[in-house]
Amino acid sequence: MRQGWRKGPWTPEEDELLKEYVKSHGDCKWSSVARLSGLKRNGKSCRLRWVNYLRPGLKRAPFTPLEEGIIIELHAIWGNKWSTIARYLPGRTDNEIKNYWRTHFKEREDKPYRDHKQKDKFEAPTSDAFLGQNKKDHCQPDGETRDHKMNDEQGYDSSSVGDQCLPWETPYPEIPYWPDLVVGDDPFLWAGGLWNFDDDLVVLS
DNA sequence: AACACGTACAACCGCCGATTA
DNA sequence: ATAATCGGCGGTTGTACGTGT
Repeated sequence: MRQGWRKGPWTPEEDELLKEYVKSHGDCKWSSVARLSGLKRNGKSCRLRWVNYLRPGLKRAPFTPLEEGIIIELHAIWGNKWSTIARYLPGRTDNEIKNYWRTHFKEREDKPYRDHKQKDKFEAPTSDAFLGQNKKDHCQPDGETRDHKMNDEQGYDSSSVGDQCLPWETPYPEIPYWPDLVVGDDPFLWAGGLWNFDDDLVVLS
C-alpha cells in the first residue's frame, strides 16, 4: 500500500482539485485520482468526498418529516441498507441517512423515548400519511416487518438491474425508485424537479 | 463566564464482491 | 484458476458546535 496519503478534513483547494478532476475524467477511476489530479488523497477518500459532499444535487438541508417517514419505513424493511434507502431519497447520501438514523432513532430503538428532550420531535409521521391505504399490500402478507438483515435469498433480486439491489417488489409504488443509473446526476431530478419534499410528494405520472 | 455534556456530521476503517491480469 | 486491484458499503470514530448548568 502506498504510504503518505493525506488524511483529515478536506480543504477548499482540495475540493476544487477534485471537482476539476471529476469534470474532466468523470466520477470513476478513483484509483488514478492522485496521479491525475495532484491530490495527495487515496481513491477511496476522494470518492467519499465526492459522493457525500461535492456531488451536484445534494440537498444539504435538514431532513423533512416526510423524509423521516420514508427513512423509518424503509429501514423497517431493509435494515441498515443505507445505500438502498438513499436511492429513494434523491439528494441524500447513504452517509447522511446513516448519521441521521443513528443520532435520531438508534437510541430510541434501544430505549424508546428515553430522550425526553427529543420525545415530541420523534412523533414523525408514519408513512401512512403519505403512502395511503395500500401500504400493507406491498409488505409481508402478515404485516410483519422483514428481518433487518435481509439477504438475497430473502428478497433481493440483484439480477434485476445490474448491481442495484431491488426488492422483489417495490414496497411503495407511490415512491419513485431511483437507482443511480436512472437518476445519475441529472440536475433536474436532483434539484427536486420530480421531488419536492418541502411541499408534497410529486409522483411521476 | 466557564465547564460539562449532548448532538450532528465529516471522514476513516475494514470487509466484501466484482473485475482484471 | 487465482491473486491483485478496485469500488462500494456499513460500522465506527473524531471533532466542532450548541445547549444546559
